[in-house]
Amino acid sequence: MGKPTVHDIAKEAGVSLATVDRVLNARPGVRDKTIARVQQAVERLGYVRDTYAANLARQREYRFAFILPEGSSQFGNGLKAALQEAYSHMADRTHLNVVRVPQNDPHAIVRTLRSLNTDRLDGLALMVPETPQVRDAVSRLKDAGLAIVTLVSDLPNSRRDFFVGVNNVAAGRTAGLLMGRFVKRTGQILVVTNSVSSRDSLERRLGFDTVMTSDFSHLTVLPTVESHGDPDRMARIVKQVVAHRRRLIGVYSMGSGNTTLLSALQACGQLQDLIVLAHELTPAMRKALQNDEVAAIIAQNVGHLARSSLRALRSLCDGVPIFEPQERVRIEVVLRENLP
Amino acid sequence: MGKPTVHDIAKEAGVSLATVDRVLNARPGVRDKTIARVQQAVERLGYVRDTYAANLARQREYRFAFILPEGSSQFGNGLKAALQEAYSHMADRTHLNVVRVPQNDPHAIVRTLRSLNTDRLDGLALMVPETPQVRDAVSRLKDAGLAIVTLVSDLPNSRRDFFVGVNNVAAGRTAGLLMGRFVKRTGQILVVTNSVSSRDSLERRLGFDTVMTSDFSHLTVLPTVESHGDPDRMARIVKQVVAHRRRLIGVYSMGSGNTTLLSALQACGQLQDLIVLAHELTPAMRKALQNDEVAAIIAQNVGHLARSSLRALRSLCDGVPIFEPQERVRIEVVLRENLP
DNA sequence: ACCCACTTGATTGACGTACCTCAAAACTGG
DNA sequence: CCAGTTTTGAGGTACGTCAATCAAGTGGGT
Repeated sequence: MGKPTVHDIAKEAGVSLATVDRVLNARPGVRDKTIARVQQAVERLGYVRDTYAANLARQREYRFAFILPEGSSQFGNGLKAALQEAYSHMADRTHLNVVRVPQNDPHAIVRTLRSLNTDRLDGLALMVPETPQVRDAVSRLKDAGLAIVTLVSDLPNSRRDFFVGVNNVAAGRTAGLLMGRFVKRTGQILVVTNSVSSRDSLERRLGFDTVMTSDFSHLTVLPTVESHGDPDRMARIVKQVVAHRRRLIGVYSMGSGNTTLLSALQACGQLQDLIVLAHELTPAMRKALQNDEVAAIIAQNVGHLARSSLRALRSLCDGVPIFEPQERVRIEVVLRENLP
Repeated sequence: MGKPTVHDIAKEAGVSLATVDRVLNARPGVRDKTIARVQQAVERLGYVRDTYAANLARQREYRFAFILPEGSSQFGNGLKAALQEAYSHMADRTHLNVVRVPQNDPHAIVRTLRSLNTDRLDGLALMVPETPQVRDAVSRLKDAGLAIVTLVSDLPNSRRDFFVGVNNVAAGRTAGLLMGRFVKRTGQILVVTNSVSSRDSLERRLGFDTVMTSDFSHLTVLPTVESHGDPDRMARIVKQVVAHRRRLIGVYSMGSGNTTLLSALQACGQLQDLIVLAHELTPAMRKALQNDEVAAIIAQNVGHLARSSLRALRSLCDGVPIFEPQERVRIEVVLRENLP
């Protein structure tokens, strides 16, 4: 016995194929009583619509846009590459449009969101900092009928349908636990980031501090210092801290700009006995792990992010439930020995 | 412009649809010259067969069997559950048959493999210890035309098509690195397993030792002790070691039976300042992580294993390339704070 | 009893592919 | 150049679903 088809449903419900079709596709012109009869037949036979046959008949096309951070961000580049790769493999009837906007320009982001032609789009994935304007723009796009998933950085109080990414508080807690377990003596820990205003940084810091104070209170965590994406500023700060804090034992980098941080530390000759933790497995960090300059990277797999967001958008457009276990992105601890 | 179809190929090659079909499905009765012409047209247009439409027309059914370890193995149970879950979601036209055999009975495994009706099976996934007899059985099944993937534990010199699982040497190296970084003082490390004869244990031990000798030579790694799946034996061994070695600082458990190990350690009152590392995230290990009885778990995601093996089997049956980045299972480091 | 709106059935033609048949065309050897 | 064989073309049916059309049926209001 194969899977039941619409024909089986029609027979079981004692109605015609046309009526089954009207019910299944929520077309008008069917009595409530008949609708119920068909639905009961669906239940009884355990019918599930063959999505591929349906898409084939319907000539379905998925048109998705991705909004990713622009420019120097290694992570953004990696994500885009992963997206292209995933797309090239899972691209039955889907059209992809990747737009990159500067993360630090909220205005540009909103402008981009507004400029999207919602008639030519079925779904949108976006990785952008959280602002009220962005939330509004998302709301407008949702009204236009788009499926919307947030990527990496969530917009919790927006009308997005799904979030693909990790819990950044937990990621920060993971960093805290690793730091506490890795350092061999007591001392001070430097925390750096690009900008504390981005949601991921805030959440990571929160998680990091929670674990440090509750489990490793003998260690001192210094206030977050911001580089604002400026290499010179980063170098200056690191120099200052190294000069003033002679008991520096660890550095936790919450955002991007890790390459800059590393070279600044190298310049100070401080890398040997320092525990350095950072986020996201860029090519530079991969190398740093291999050279033992970085103890561990807390990462999320960009390939996974790409595939999950594509699958989630498709499920949303098809109106089928998202297979959550598959789309749950894990907080990966990457060491020299388990580099993927 | 949509994707090219068989019709486009026919037009481009200047042949009929029937001929295109004969070429694409390797049916006889086509001149070499014509075959080449069609293939060139395929190349030029970048035609890719729509697998779903093809399966629809062909009434394709995938019939897969999974051979998993039997019995007490928590990991086996978890994998089976994950398989059922993945199956319930990805089960268009596929039939699944999960068979469980005792891992420590090579004869039973071979008997099971021989008893498979190859006429009613398209693919096979197996997680079994490596023996020459198993390799032979795999060879026989391959001759019968089955797609074969190994799961978790590879059969490197067999005729399997694909391996879904982690590099166990690297997993052992990861454990070694974690152990070296986690312990705060010098001392001795106990390594336990069920049975050193299984391939994963051997490889993990190899990786562990490599890292310990090259990077942490100040630590002493004791010879592997085997429990042979016997809780009493495990308890006795742990008691002995704890009594004799007063500088015990860490325990590395390479196989299953972690619950037994933990209760034995607890009974000796030795859990507080001991770094315990183990493999596979079973419910018991999840709890042990939360209670800080275990410092880290080196794991592979069972959901990923399940989905990847199903997808790999399908790709093999369809004769399409496996999407490797998606099926590469990662060595996960699971801590209290990044528990999935 | 009649009209009209609503509901249902029957039928058809896609979608991209597989697989089958029958006949026509193109080659081959002698 | 013929007979025989091989190769090719044209066409049909099917898979499970969508979408549309048209005819026929139902019932209520007046």
